[in-house]
Amino acid sequence: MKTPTKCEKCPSNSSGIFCELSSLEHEDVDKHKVINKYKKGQTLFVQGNHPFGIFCISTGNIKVTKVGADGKESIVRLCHGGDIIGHRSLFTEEHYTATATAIEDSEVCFIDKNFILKVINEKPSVSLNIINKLSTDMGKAESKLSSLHQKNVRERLAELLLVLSTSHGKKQEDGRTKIDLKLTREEMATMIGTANETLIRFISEFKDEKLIEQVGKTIIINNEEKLTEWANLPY
Amino acid sequence: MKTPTKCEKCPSNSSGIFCELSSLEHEDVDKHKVINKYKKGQTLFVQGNHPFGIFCISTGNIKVTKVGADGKESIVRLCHGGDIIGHRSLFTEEHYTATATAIEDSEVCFIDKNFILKVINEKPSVSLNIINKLSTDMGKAESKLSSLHQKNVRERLAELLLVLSTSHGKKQEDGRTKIDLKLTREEMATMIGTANETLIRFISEFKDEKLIEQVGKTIIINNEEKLTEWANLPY
DNA sequence: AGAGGAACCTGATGTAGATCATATTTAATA
DNA sequence: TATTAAATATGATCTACATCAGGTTCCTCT
Repeated sequence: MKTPTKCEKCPSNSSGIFCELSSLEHEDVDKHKVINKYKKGQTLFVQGNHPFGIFCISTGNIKVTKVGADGKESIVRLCHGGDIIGHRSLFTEEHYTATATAIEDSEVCFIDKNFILKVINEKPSVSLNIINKLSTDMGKAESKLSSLHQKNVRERLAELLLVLSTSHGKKQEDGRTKIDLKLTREEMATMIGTANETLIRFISEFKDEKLIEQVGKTIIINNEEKLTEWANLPY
Repeated sequence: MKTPTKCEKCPSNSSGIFCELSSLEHEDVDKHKVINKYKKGQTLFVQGNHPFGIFCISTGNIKVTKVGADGKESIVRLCHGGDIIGHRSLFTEEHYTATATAIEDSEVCFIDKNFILKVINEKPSVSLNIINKLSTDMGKAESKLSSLHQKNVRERLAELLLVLSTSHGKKQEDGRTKIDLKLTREEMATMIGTANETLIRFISEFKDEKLIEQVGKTIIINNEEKLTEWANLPY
């Protein structure tokens, strides 16, 4: 569908918002972007601060979190190679409404606000790609919303494991899928709106039932079919 | 900020995605759109069906719902004049992932897929407006997600009332704000992920505490400050 | 390597809110 | 306007999950 132009400085990424530009146009983008490295735990931006551009993830994984009045933190989104973050606040709010933190060492391109607005005005393919990303994220968010209302923790956990399996899964030689993402149980818990103890209990259940396996923090999916059943997905 | 061009056929709406086009361009849009009327309860589109264009709401209120495996329905978004719906699935999915239903008699413009894609390619202001709408909706969705995790029902209800007060509130002569939107308690409950009995209980509490008042389905905000306190908003 | 602190795990207990039941009010329809 | 159905309201009960508490294992840092 798309004709990916290799992005010189983001080698891993052929699914970014600029992927349909010509090499000449790409060079222009390259001139206006900066590559930053973030170590695990470092923040790209913080809730409440002023946005001044967008971030395009090259490598690594970023969590987008919101903290409430009581200081409790929830992960509302996970981003990785090819994803953009910080665009939402750029186009609407005065301040960031969430915090973005690297959950592992990551490389992230930063693009200045003025330049990205210029590109959007000149290159429809870029706007369309941004609209696409936003639409996809929006779909995921609404899906989570209804799950929180309609499903119990066990079902939501099964669903989360399947989602992570799709987004961060790596097929192993033995045919099973390894979720290539090191989240703490606490972090996973906030993704499905539960307490870490509860999450751990259900992970243990799934282990006992041989649906999944754990090697350190890493989770391996043993039985995707059964997990799909338990996730109780709409038709 | 914007220079609203009056949309002939959507008189109520100066905040739509086409509001920055010239009158000539507007005429072109008008030629390619159809106005449809929907009675309360009628659906614009149904989860699972194929999208073939986008809907721009002229008047009325539309609820966007998702039904789960057990048939339980959750409202994930409310739309009214100036909002667009059905765009998300248009740009990403093969099928609609939600159902849109009129919660009161509404007038909605329909714009063909090919034409809207053409406009996006030619008019950056339109893409930017779509990006804006998506970003705003996305922000709301993520905010709801963290609320569901971090707040109890009473807090979420206070928050919902404040949100509805902003989006659908009408200042009365007596200075109080009337929420101009006829939702059933059941519908309101699904918006904050609770059971209708529970929601009704907390509405009663707020009534007892004179924070709100009810005239039929309509809710009137008596004490916005106290409600804001109870909502326990992040800083 | 060894100390200290997270993160992980499991059991016991408490509770917010779901569910069930039923009465009452409101709204739709004939 | 009568009839019926749907929405609202409130009480009683039950349960899924949060919270608390304790132990163990895994990291990280010096």
